[in-house]
Amino acid sequence: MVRRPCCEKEGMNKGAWSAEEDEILINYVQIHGEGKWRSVAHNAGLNRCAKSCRLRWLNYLRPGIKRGGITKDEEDLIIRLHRLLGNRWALIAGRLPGRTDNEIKNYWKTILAKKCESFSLQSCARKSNREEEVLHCRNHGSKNNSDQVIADQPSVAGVCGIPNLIQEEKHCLVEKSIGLISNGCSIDNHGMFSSPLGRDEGDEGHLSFLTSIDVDKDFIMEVAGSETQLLPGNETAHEDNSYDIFGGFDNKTAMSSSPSDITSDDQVVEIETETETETEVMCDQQPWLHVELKKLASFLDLEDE
DNA sequence: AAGAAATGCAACCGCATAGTT
DNA sequence: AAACTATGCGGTTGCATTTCT
Repeated sequence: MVRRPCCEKEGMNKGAWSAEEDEILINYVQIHGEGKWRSVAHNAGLNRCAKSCRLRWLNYLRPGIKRGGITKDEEDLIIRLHRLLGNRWALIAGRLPGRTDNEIKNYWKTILAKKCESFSLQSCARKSNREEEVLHCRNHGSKNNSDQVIADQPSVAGVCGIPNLIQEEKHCLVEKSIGLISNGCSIDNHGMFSSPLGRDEGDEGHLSFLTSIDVDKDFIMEVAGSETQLLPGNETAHEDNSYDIFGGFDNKTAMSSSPSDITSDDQVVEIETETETETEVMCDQQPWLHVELKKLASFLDLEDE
């Protein structure tokens, strides 16, 4: 079946919108409301396709749209959300009132990607040094040093390329959410976790990673969409003892996969595969133990232990 | 001052998906 | 269940503006 185009393209206006067109669209939407963009385009007398009308309204004409001047706070939030969500611009924009996915996407590509790129280059140099140290330690039978190197630089795993850096942090965030949920915590309407043990000081501390990105319950559940996959009994370990929560956390699969789409190999966190800790040796016999310990550590903010 | 190159941003395009008939 | 429509999303393009030589 040949898909019909969203609108007739012949004779349609394209390119920049004029002030007159903007005015017509604003007036029409104010009277008739949003939606039914095809009829908007037709009835309002705009010689534009439905998509074009929708885009113009959502990105520029809609009330409450902020123009330019991304603040430092917003930039921080964008960076954090991008680490968590990847190129899910609409989701990110949803957390930034008055900002559009298009604007954030452009901002990321033009400004933040460059910043991250320069960061990445620095990190690459650091990783090279680290890899040499790890190799050296392995060759010389000492792993304490290599562990220390990694512990000192937790955020540079897989740095040559932002995706790997982002991936690890995503894993950390998602796993913390999942750990909390699976440990019986609930999330209130403000995105705050409440522990069945009550919200004591310890609870507050490890909630900051979520509250700091202004999440709400639906958002967390969305991010942690497949958390039930991580509950005990559903997992098997990789043969190489590495674990991966979303199978590489592809942007789309992480968010759109139904639980059945995720294989058991995809379900647990990839944890520093280059190090062979004693814990991992234990987990050769009990793979699930690794994940549970990791969750517990996350819950207690004791990941290094 | 003028042309070239780089940059930023608005808009377009194709695909995916939810909803409707 | 299949066909179709409407809408949303992310990637890409193209143009206007700015900066550099």
